[in-house]
Amino acid sequence: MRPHEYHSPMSKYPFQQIEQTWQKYWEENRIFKTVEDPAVPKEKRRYVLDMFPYPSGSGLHVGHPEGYTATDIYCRFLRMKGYNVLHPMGFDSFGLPAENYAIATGTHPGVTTAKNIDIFRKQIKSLGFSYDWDREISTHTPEYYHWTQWIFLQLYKKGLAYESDTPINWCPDCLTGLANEEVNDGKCDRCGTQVKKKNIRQWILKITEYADRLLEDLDELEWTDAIKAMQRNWIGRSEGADVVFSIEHSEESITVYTTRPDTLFGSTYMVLAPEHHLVREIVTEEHRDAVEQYLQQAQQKSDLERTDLAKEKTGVFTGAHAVNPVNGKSIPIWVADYVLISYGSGAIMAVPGHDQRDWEFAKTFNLPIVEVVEGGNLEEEAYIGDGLHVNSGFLDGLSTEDAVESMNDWLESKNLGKRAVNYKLRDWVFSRQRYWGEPIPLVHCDACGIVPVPEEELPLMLPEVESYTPSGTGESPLAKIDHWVNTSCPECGGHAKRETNTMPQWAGSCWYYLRYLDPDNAMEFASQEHIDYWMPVDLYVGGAEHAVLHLLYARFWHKVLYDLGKVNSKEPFLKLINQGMITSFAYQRKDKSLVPTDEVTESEPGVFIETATDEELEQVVAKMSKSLKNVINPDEIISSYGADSMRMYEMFMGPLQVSKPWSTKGLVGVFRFLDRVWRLSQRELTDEQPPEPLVRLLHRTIKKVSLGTEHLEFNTAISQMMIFVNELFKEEKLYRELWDPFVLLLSPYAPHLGEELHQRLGHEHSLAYAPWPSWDEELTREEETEVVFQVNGKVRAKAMMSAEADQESMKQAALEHQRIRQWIEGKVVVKIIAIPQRLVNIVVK
RNA sequence: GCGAGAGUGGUGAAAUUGGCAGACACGCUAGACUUAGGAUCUAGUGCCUUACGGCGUAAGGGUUCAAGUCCCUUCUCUCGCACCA
Repeated sequence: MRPHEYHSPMSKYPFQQIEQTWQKYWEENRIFKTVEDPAVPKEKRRYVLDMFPYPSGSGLHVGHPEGYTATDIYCRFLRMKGYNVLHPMGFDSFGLPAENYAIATGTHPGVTTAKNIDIFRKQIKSLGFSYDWDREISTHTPEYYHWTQWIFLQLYKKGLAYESDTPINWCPDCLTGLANEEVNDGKCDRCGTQVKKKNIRQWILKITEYADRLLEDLDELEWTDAIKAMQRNWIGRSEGADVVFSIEHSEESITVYTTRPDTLFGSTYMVLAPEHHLVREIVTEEHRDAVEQYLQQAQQKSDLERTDLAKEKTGVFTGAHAVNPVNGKSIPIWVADYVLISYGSGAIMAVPGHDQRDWEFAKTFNLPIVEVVEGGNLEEEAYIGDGLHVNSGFLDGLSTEDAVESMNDWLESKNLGKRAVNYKLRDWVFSRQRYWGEPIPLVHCDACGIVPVPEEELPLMLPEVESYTPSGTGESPLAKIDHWVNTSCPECGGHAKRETNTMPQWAGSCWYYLRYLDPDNAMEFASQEHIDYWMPVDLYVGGAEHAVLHLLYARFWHKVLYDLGKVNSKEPFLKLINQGMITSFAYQRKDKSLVPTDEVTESEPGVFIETATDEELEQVVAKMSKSLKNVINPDEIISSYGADSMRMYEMFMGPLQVSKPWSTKGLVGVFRFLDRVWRLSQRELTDEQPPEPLVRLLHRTIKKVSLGTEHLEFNTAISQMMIFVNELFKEEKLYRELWDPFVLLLSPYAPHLGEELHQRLGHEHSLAYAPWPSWDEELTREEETEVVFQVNGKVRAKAMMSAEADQESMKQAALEHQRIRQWIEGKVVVKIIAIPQRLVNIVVK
């Protein structure tokens, strides 16, 4: 490496040259290439993963670098601590936007995607992240989706994939089916269009078979309680009992699921969901018309409408009756859409006394309400709480917990029911009627039925099409390519048709962390050696928007692979951190409407007015949006202030996990700090022994930065570096003994400047693997500390005292202090508390 | 409604987990300096008060010698779920 000189003004450090130089150096010398060195023991290996981006046409936004910077700092720190670190990056490159663009313009999604990936890669590289780019992957390449298809076949062969015609969430705009998780407020997660119910043949994955394990194994993960709670919520496990009710004048029976079998004596009617298969069978002639009409109405309503109308309970009597198994009473069977076909058995025993929904329904339709648990006022509302059972035969006098047990035993002994567990989690609609996704490697044979494409024929390539528009029948564009669709059966050789559905975008991201381990392997998705070397992921950082979808799906696939003996851990991601969103300031009128940033003037500090009307506005925090004109473009920030400032500012803003508003003024503060570091570096370097207070400060700084970096508390680590630099700046000279370690501390945060300063100190090699400075605990302790003297908890004086001072001498010093004596004069000292190195509190009366 | 989390200066935020509230940074004020820059340097900056001092971490109450931190009540905001039987 050759030393070089920059010709630049005294201030303004030449970040552009520095950043270019070192990015080139890292790339050309493959500084961050990672190899599986068996000599490195397991405990000295770390796999640090970022959620890979979808390469959208709008490029990187300021949110991306936040998590990426955090992991980069952490990885650089770990390398300097002697760890072998795997830190890869890639692209989640199948997805709807490129396909919609193709429909609009005719441009092949592969072309758009490749272009966007190039832009993303360039932007990511411009931030100086230490990824091992030799491991880059993109999910849309055949080399990658070969193994996505292979994993799908394993799921299929394990019986975890099935075809179904049951009604699914259909997005009329995306022209595709959606999983429950992809529907928000009855609207498509992607495009916001109202989702409809539609029957279309779909491939479904049996994620529910793993519900219990997905729930239980959360316990051993180092994830935040919030994310764990969301996943638990989504899985929604509940314990109860299935109870069988016989139907009068019928061979059929109705099974219901209840979490409150103890209230069975209070069940005065039953309700079936409109979609329940027995509705049309049991309805009496007299009620058939009314019921049919109700079913029609229910079918036309979307889920959103059905839940929107939650306040008013609707329903209709079928004319049929069931027998309450516990007391033999005849109870009417109703149909109502407040009962969901997708939960439990799609039928309930209604206990209006102790379930608010049933209570409201009973009030609406004048059905009897019977109290079976004491404690509430059933005239007012249902009583959900615990209490002694009444009107309940053998349960009378028992509390809820005992009554549940007792009833369950009774039901099981009479063969009328059994203990049961239910989940809110539904199976995963896995097929999409779209082009730009992995083809599902199955064929439909006239003779053999569904036959998997032989593994040795994978990847099943995505064919070229003339039109990207989904076919009118709701099938994918692939259905229109006869020569691709028509094939021969791998088993019998007879005529067969290919599956034309493709996989959802989640498929590729379900296992990408495994492909990084061995990205060029043509024989298997990753070799066992590499999996054993690195897995599981030690730290996974990404946005909280994937709290349910991606993380649940990836965990599911991982568990399947674990059961197949293909991976070595039950869970893929040990520790998960969700970075907060980077928001922006926005300005709000009194009526709460927002004003675009370019229409706002700051009339005086902290006072904002709408330029056109002079109306005073309130500064609020909002998401960045094009309409508010408060979107920050990272490219512009990097070209004006440099990548090091960008990185460091995003870490300085506040804790990684919380959302925080962008302020370019705040960024300038960090830029000034780096500029100051640069100017400091140009002072005369001396090998003289630095003053002791500065040595002590250095050691405190090393400690603070080391611990802060290790715990991802970057903001306070940075302030400590600022404190250190502010002190150094007061000195005439630059002490090598202080400067050399400081440059190392700074380098994970501002790696370009770090390398530059390291080189200028005369070091020949990159500091990427230079040993991280250590601190002397003795030197981090203050010899003298300021001790506060309080009287009745109020600070009245302060004094410097030896850190060694014991409680007795502290008390003595406080009592002798002149100002304290004034405060306690004429009063009775009741008690004195002394906390070494902190305070003395004298309690007087 | 249920679940999770959060409320600290004009702003972003600190606070060794019960021990000086506001570190660090932005902004602002005053001054210095200059090769007029996105400068830089020095000092000041929670609120009230001439001062002594008083008040202050969403609001109210409590525990404690001592509370931003622990407990109770209330309010507000953010996120997730939403008739889940």
